[in-house]
Amino acid sequence: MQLDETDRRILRALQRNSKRTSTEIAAEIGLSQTPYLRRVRRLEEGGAIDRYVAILNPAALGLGMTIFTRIWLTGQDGRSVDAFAAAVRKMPEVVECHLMAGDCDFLLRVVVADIASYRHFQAHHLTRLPGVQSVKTEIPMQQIKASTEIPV
Amino acid sequence: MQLDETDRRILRALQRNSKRTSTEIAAEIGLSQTPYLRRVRRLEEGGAIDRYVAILNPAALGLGMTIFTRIWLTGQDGRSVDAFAAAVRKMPEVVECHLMAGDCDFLLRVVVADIASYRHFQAHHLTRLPGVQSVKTEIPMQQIKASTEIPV
DNA sequence: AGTGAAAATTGGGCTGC
DNA sequence: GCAGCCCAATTTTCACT
Repeated sequence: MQLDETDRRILRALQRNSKRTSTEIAAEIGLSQTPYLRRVRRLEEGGAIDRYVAILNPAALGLGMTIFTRIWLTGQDGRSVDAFAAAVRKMPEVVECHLMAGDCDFLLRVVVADIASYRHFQAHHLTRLPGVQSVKTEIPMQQIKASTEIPV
Repeated sequence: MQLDETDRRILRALQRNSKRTSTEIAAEIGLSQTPYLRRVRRLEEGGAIDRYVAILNPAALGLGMTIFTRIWLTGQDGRSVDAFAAAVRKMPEVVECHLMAGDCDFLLRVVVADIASYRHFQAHHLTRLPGVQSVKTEIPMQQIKASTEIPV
């Protein structure tokens, strides 16, 4: 998909705030509504824009704690990895999961209310998944940055 | 902020898709538009809903690579940490940054086009920040899950 | 032919009952 | 919860490059 600087300006604006009116964003980037909306449509249909969502405030909802969890499986074959991936995708507490190169483990970002709920989640859900050999947790002291914007 | 199950249903729906009409979401959770919109307003003003954004598709935009970078500073005093935090917040490639407990380093999630751009970013931007002692990168082989939804 | 502006129609969000 | 108003979004048509 080919993008010019105007397309990127649109994407940057919508990444920051998708609730502004099209008139307003169009004016800001020096376009009128029609060509602006044509471009937005094209970006949506071309897959550049995946979806529109509400971003919640975890702290305000009592979900102030993020934990990074590293998991090693007993086997690294495709079936074990796929089974683990499928299980993790169903867990709402697991917000992110990456299969890492090198050590060949998983890195998870887990969102919970507090340490106690994390302990329960790890003991009763995470370690009970098929093929989990060992689990190591890393705890952030402070969230420095948490953006949903990518550098387009 | 006190939430009942209806509020949580609203939050879950808006986290998944914020572009559906209020009539549609209201009907799904068994409410009519007016009380639904009253609740949404309350959730916005109470800070439970932080913002509405477009989520882009990194792969479709040629930003298919996520890198985790771990950074140690020469000093862990407040001034060093704050200076580093401020610098990192200005870098669009750094999507997430956490000050970690224990080893007392930073964990960054960096979004780039490919390894070459990451090498450039690390050599010319990251390692030139004040107080950076050492940098270690971890590379995901596969994105298993990447959600913007928290478990309300 | 492709892009931008203007106008008209539709339909959702909001405010009175 | 319902009805009407208002405004934004969309679509069509027109003008320009």
